[in-house]
Amino acid sequence: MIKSQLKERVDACFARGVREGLWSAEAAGRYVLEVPRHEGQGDFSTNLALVVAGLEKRKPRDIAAQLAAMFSPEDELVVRVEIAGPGFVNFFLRDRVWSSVIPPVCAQGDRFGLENVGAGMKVMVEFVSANPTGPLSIGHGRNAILGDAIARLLEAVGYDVTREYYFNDAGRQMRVLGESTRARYLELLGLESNFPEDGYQGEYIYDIARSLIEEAGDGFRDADVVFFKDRAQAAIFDNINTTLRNIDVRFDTYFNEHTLYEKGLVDQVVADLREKDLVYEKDGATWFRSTQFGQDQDRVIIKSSGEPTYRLPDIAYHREKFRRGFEWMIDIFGSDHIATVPDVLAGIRALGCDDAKVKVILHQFVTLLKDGRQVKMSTRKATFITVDELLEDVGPDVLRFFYLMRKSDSQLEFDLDLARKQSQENPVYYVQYAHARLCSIERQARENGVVTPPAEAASLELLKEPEECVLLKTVAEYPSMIFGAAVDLAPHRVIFYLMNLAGLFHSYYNKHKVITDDARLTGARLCFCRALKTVLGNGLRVLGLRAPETM
RNA sequence: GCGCCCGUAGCUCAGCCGGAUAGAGCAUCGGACUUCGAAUCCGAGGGCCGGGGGUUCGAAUCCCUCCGGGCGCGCCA
Repeated sequence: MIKSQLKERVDACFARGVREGLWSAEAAGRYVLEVPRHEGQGDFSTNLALVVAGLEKRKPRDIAAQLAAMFSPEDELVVRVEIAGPGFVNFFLRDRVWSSVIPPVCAQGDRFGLENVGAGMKVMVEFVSANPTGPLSIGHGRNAILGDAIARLLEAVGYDVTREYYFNDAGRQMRVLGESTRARYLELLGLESNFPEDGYQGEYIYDIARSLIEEAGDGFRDADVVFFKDRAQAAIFDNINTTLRNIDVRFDTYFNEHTLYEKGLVDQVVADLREKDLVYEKDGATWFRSTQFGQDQDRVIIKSSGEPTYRLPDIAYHREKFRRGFEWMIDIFGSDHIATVPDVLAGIRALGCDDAKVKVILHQFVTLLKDGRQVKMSTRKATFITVDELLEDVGPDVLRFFYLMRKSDSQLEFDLDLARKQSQENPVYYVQYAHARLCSIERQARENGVVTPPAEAASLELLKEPEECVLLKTVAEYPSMIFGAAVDLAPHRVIFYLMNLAGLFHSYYNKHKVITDDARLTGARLCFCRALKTVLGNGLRVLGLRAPETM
């Protein structure tokens, strides 16, 4: 807000310099205005002179001086301009400008920080997309929370978001599920059973089998594998959806791979590729000439058995997303799917779609640290930890916060020992406590009959403690932080912002009193606190975290 | 062997399009509750940003190379 005002001024000065022949227009859009890292370097700093000098082979400090001269000492925003280091131009702003963020924050409330850069653009976030073969593991949990947070952020900046869960309830995987369930069912009845070699060994299969026995005793002993598959799938999907609801993750649409076959979309892809001479037959299989699209080898899309490989429906599915009118498609995958991504993108491109509109987020794995040691997990042996277990252990906010603390392409170590702690060292409570504390101050004021004045009527110019200025600057950065986190699909930045804001507030709180005998100062600080509470609350909620009034 | 990701404080990690003196949390040590909530605060120590080259006014950030770790490299999904 304040930054953009100053940026406009700098841009205007740059344009003026171009008109007056001080420099060429070449540097337009290439310099930046940013908050310097160190104190004494001003509130904002621009590298304009360095960029211009680099392009024109001139002395940076000369250019910096020309720029600095364009700001008058009576400027209402800038109190002082300095040239520093190799040629940075540092701007020092008048103290009172910072508190000008308070009225808009208070006026906008929940809506503060919402932008409309998306302008209603249709974007799909496809995530989780786990086939119903078992409960969600902690790896799926990361996928779910990440996708959900990204969807929330994109909505916050004006995109029209559809959350979709893509799944496949046919195929080999599901057949094995049916066989596993059938075997457990017969086993529990004391009948002859042969558990498949690569069957699902999890305890949940027994649970499903037990419920079938409760329902009909041995009445299903002659039922076929498809029956068991259907029943297992229904039970598991039910479980998955319950888990997702418990962690506050919702979907707009579920897309069954089967639909692609019903509508003939898979055959269509093959036909279209064939027409472009991008497929050929070899060894009884049908191959896609993916080498023509930068791949190291051609790929089979239809096996010699006549069954398609996974990448064919994947390509058809993504093409269908284009047809459904999505202009931006975000896929959240675990890093084990890395090999499929180039295939699908190549296929999309081969069909004439712009694969730049598909953005794949590959998140790394999650490891669990318990009692200071890594917990070994194996999907095959079903010794994995489920989202349900983790949720029961630490609760929804801790779960979400920890999942979002790391950027997606870092491996995530989930420190259970830290997550379980209900105090001090747990960063979730640190942030939530700041919010609760602000609520508490409001309550305290109310109980003492102190009214918070409207922000426009408060003496905001009294907010000139250094801690107040830093906090106000941070508040002012909130909208651009949200915007950046959204378009870069990086929710972890919001977490870091919140920890920083909470920390600044806690320090301030311990040093200064809000409610004092000075009525004007109290009024100003109560408005200040309302703004802080608003931003903290909005930041928590945009990630799907709760902002408690008491703890 | 090839592809992608990671390597920053004892541990877990930030650091956006290259910027001026390297950041946070946890852990460790030492302090602060008759005061709006101590789930808090203040202070201290701790770093050849994996190694080596290169690009340039300037590199944790970009390029090359090597080392170490993760994930992939199927007519499995």
